[in-house]
Amino acid sequence: MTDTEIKISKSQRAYQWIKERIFNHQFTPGYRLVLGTIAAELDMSVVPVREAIRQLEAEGLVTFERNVGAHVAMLDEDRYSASMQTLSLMEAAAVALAASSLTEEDLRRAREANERLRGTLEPRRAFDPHAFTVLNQQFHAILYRACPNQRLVELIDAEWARLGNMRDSIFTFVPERARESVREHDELLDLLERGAPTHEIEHTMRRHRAGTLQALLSHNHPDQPVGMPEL
Amino acid sequence: MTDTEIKISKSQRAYQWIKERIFNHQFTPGYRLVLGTIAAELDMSVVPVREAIRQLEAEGLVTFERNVGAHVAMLDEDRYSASMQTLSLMEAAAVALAASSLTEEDLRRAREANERLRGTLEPRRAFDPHAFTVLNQQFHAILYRACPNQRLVELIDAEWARLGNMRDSIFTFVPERARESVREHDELLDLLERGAPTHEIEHTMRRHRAGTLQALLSHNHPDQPVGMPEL
DNA sequence: GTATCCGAAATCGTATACGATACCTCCGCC
DNA sequence: GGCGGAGGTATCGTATACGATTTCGGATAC
Repeated sequence: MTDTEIKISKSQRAYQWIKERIFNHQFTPGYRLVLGTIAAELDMSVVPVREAIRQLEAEGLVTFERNVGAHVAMLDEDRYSASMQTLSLMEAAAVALAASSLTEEDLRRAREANERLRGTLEPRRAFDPHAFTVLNQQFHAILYRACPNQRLVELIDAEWARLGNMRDSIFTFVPERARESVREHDELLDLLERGAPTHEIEHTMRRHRAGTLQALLSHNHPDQPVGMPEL
Repeated sequence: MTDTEIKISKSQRAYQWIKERIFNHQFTPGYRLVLGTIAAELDMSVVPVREAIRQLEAEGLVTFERNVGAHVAMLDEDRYSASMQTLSLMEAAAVALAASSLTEEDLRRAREANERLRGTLEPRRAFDPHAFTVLNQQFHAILYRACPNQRLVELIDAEWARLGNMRDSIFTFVPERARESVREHDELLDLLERGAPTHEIEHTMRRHRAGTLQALLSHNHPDQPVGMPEL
């Protein structure tokens, strides 16, 4: 028989189900999660759903207020840029640590991902910020996931998940910045290919992300000075 | 009436209660958390206790296995050093970012904390690794908590909590390293006081933590090369 | 027309109950 | 004496039930 399948608890199922909807943007930031409704939908009682929501709360994906209920988390501008800055710092370190373990294959896939990114910039089609964001995330993931420090990778993944869902990604890239971003990716790949020293790689990564952050902020608030520590 | 007190949910109470015991080392890594027992102890049913444990699981402080139960989390050597390295990288960045916002008062308190650390090294008393670890954490906390990026501070706090409890802190400091550590703290404080450039601060922090990590590892496994990216 | 209060409905919070699963002990077999 | 299987016990997983709290709509006063 096919009992290789591991039995999964209802609370786990609820957890995954909700998380999936959040990532899908079916449940957008601020959306109210009603325990009873979700329980009915999944054909279970509220108890496992509550557990699932507690987990999601601990991960920062939802907020939960006593006697009020759960909502998909939202980040205000400040928290957003703090999160972004944190992500950038971690990622820069991760890529630097990954540098020596990157294989030919990793680099090839990264180049390829960057070419797909460049593809979205074709002047003949309208710039699609969402597609760009997804591909951009893929490009970055190829590099930082090669980092031998798995804990660091976990934290980066978690943080990126938060960011991806807390805000409409539409604000993340203005077309001009996107173009520059792709060029910077090339530059980074060149460094990695020729085995540049780790500090140079980390420095380049930070500059790259600082640029993105800057563009994002100045697009919304043309003032506000948020930076990255100069390496 | 004194109804300024906010009513706290039972699951929150359970959460805090368990967490407290873990931090106290009353519940040491590997300790089994039996839902019914905890519920009885806290005079509540198992439902809120389960929720609390799910939250703690999401934070990485306990592990929870279907139909088996919950245990206080343990980290093996590899995960431990990965976590430590991650913490170090984040903290170095945080202190660098904090540099410009540190007040006189912060620095004074940091000096004071370091003097208390030095006190534990008095040759006439036996070295107490646990006391040293606690004071050391306080010293570091003063500096990184001043970082304006609150998200980064949160992550560092969480990571430090994990580390503090996943292993017996007795292995964290051998006396020789402790002595060197205190000296490096002084050096760091000097840099901060004279407003050294952020990259120098970050560099110094990384070296400091890399040294600690190195000492720890070579104390257990005299081989294994784990480093920090050179800045 | 707006503000305020009251009551009903929706929803949350947790206790209790009970089936399901894993673990442990003891017995019989080899 | 050691090993495997049966039954009992401890514990987990979740449904159901019900009191507590919030929210919302409507009625009343100004």
